[in-house]
Amino acid sequence: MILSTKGRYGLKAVFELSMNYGLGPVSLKKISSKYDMSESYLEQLFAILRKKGYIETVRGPQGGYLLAKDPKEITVGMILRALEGDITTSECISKEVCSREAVCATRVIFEKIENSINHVIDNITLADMKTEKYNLLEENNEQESIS
Amino acid sequence: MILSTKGRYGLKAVFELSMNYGLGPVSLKKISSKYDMSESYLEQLFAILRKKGYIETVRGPQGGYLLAKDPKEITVGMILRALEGDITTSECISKEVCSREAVCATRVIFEKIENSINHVIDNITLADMKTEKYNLLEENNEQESIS
DNA sequence: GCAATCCCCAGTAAATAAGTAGGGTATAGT
DNA sequence: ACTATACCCTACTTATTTACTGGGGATTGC
Repeated sequence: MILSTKGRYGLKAVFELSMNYGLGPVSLKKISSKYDMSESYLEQLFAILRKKGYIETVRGPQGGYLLAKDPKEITVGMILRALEGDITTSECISKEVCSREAVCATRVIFEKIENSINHVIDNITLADMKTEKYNLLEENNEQESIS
Repeated sequence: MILSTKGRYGLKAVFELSMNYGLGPVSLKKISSKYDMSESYLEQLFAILRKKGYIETVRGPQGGYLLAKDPKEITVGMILRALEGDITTSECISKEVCSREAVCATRVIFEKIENSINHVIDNITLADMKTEKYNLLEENNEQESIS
């Protein structure tokens, strides 16, 4: 599995904040119960995202978390990288110096895989996900309240 | 990291076999020492690939491993999937039934990531890697013996 | 002032990754 | 036939990562 629960939970939770953008904070409890995640675990993920500047918090009753920027300005890649670290295939690319760098054919493959993933996640914003969601709803003739 | 050593070692080793396609078997010792991998560990990876029909063996002295098919007929995807299992992002797609399937916007993202990876690895054969390698060699004005 | 909420750090159980170890079987060359 | 070379197979092990759990502390709206 490419993504751990960090990335998967994190993206779902942030998307939830995105759906509530402009409508005030959403509490941890709401999100974690809606998606059946551990509250404390999700809290730790949000702490990471807060430090990176993607979300903000309001403490006290009726407090919670909210997106720090417009959903148009936050990409899926930003969230996934914050939580999972850089998407890499091989240390050969990111850290290690390959002993036969110039002739390493597998390195080329790994780079292609990485590039294709990065291309996908860097070109989808939270706003795009919202649009996509409504398209899905329409396709399935379903209804759901937004808040 | 997307790939474990299984996929990374395995692909490099199989590529080595591919470079020796038609020239007789290559021993485990040669490959593992060339790429600085554990011999016994690589042996286990080769056992998997043999059972899947991608490589064959010759026992006894001067024995070793060889590709079971033409490099044109083996894709990177075949090797990586044999060793790493299916490339998935989320259980939501592969196993679990998502409780809100129709409206799961993150699922769409995960599918896009998976599709882009699969597209890359299913469209590169070992023969392509070989070509790529010579291109790299040319670019760098380097020389290297093939066997 | 108190309950809801975020904040932060520490520990932990389970799974996975990445090997190690060691005995067995086949076979080419002598 | 012997022997060295090589693959074959199963089991064990160690380190790391994952996915939490727990608990005390700080804020703040009512």
